[in-house]
Amino acid sequence: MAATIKDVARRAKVSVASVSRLVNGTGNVRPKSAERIRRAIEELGFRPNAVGRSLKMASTRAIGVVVPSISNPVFADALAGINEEIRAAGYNLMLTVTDYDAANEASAVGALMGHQVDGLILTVADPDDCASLDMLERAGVPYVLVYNQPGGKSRATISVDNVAAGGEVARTLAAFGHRSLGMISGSFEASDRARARQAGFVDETVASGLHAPVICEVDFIDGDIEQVIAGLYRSDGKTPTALFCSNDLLAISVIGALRRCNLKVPEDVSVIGFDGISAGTHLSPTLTTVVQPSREMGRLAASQLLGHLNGQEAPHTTLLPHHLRLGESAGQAPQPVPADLQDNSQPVQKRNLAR
Amino acid sequence: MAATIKDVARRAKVSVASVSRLVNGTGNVRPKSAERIRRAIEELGFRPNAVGRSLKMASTRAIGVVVPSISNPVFADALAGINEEIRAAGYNLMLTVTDYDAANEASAVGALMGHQVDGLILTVADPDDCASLDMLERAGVPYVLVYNQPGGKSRATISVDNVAAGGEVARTLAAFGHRSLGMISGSFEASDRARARQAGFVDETVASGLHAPVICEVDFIDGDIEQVIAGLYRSDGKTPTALFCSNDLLAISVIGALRRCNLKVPEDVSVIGFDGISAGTHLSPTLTTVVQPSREMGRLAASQLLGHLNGQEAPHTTLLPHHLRLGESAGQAPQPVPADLQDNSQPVQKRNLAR
DNA sequence: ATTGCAAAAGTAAACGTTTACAAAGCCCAC
DNA sequence: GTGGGCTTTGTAAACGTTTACTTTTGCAAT
Repeated sequence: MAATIKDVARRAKVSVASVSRLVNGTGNVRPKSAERIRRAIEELGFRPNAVGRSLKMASTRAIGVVVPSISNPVFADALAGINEEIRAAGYNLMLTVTDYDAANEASAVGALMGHQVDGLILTVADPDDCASLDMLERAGVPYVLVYNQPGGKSRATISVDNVAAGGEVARTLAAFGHRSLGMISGSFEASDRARARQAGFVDETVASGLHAPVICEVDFIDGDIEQVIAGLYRSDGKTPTALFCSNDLLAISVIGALRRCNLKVPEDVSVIGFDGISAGTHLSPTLTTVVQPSREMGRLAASQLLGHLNGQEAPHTTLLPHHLRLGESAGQAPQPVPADLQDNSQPVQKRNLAR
Repeated sequence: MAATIKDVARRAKVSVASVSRLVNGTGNVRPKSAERIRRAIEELGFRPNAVGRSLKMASTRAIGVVVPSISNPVFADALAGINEEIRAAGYNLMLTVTDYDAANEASAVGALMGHQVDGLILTVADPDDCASLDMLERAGVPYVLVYNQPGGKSRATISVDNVAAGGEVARTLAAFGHRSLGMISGSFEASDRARARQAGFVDETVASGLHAPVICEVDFIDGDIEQVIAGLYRSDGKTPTALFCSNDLLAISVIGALRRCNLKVPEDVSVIGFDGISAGTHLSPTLTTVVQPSREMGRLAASQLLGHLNGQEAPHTTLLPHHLRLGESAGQAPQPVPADLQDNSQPVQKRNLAR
């Protein structure tokens, strides 16, 4: 049905080679023939078949992208950056979203490799133990991670310093006078970011002279979160006056849950998120959060990858600067209950309600 | 570098045909050879090259998706639905986001056609006058629109009834006692949805016995919106006590702008959005909005397209049900200023600040 | 042992490109 | 008009598959 280069050649009375040369601007063709070819292309509505070309050229000019979610603006923003950069370079984007499922992750990477993408940009659950990355490595397919922060293996990645950022949150809350901190985190298994943020947060909490924070790992279901919050604040012991949430979406849910538990943010409890999604600035109270330059991270990942494909240096791990955006959701610690000021030291509790 | 079917054949001492037959489960192969082939595949890490296959099969098993934005959750959600459906069917997704730029739209569709995607799902600026859709039509590439609502030409599309929904918003506000309505809309040129919603809104406003609403078309820049709001409420005349925004993102910005102009939502001004993005329920005040089943719309678009590719009936226009989600951002009209009750009839004003 | 037949295996062409190489054409200087 | 050199053109072989068609094989019945 669709016209091929042969059809064009026949109609223009030249060889396919000449058509190819004209179309790709490689090699000269006499003006007279060029004109005939152009007309034939026009008349036939010829459009070069990228599949044929890819086969011969061993390059599809397509980049694979694998992210856990697209409804989380943090990934959507990075993707916007990737799209921008990649399209400017004339590449195409093959996207897969895994829904935080490791099996999907592997099959997605497999499919993308099968489609012969020239490189991949991905956020995986655990970059230190990841079948798909090993596959890529073995096959020699270039890739860059975004958001991930591998500990052991050296893998090119674009991220912020999650540990340092977690630490800053702890110090900020301590400076606000909070003495009892907590962290509500998404699945540690599905997110090395959450682990890193927690590590930094815990370390700096302790370094600030406070006892270790309560850590709650939650599923991403609103009811579930509400239960955790209710449980946390029903207990008689020393309950946290400030909560660090491993990401903004979670922080927003937590604020909702707190409100439904009749706790005021930030009067009773301060909440700090992570990511800096733009919705946070429209909330009331506005969200205090660690801002990552998501779109820029996507752009950078793409440009490093594309650069590498064009013979420049291989992608290398880059930590972009983050910053704490102060909003209304975090503030001074509430006045301590006068009756009981001394520290009735309570052990760290770890509640795990994830699956 | 990567092993091909020939390498496998050689190593397993069979012909490429047998390998192909085994891999695709088409045709029989003796258990003994099958075993040898499987081992060869394993040892070589062979993975069929989809480009070669696509060339021969004239099908890439890839679906192209073109959306104006990915940072708007409404598109992200639809995309999530598309991804889900498409991956379950073993297809891949080629994504382009156009940033609401018609030139990008055309080039994206061109690139996708060049890559020989089997079909496309897209949201375009104007489905009634769209070069890219005409191209697809001419080339016979199957496609489905999402969110668009073509007026003239018959084009398969999945959407809600934007006109009816706009009308409901008008009636709802009238029922709340509002007598002077306004609409803040994104670019009409870049969104047929906005036009349809406006049409329904205006018609029903008038049908409810009110005079025609003020219509403001705005650029998507926060400062710009603030200026429009300030301008609107600085004027001495009868200013709207309720604003319909053509989408939720815009509504959120408008609420922010109103707040900065010292107008209370909903006490002074009611605001209703469109889309039903989940962030709306976490806002304060929670957003009153027309909810579209975005994810389901994506799923449906994908399943109709895939069905068609597998020989079932062609995609057909489907209107999915929407509903008005009542939030706190819209409520009873404020008590009219007692001094001046009569209608000092003011003409419809149209402010256009878009580019 | 032959024969017949079904099942398995192999051969080679095709899909739409690009490009090395060879051939031809053009132009100019002599 | 001939030769030389440069530009333009054409031919054909890849790239990695699938599959129609042909050939071989295995096996059972005679």
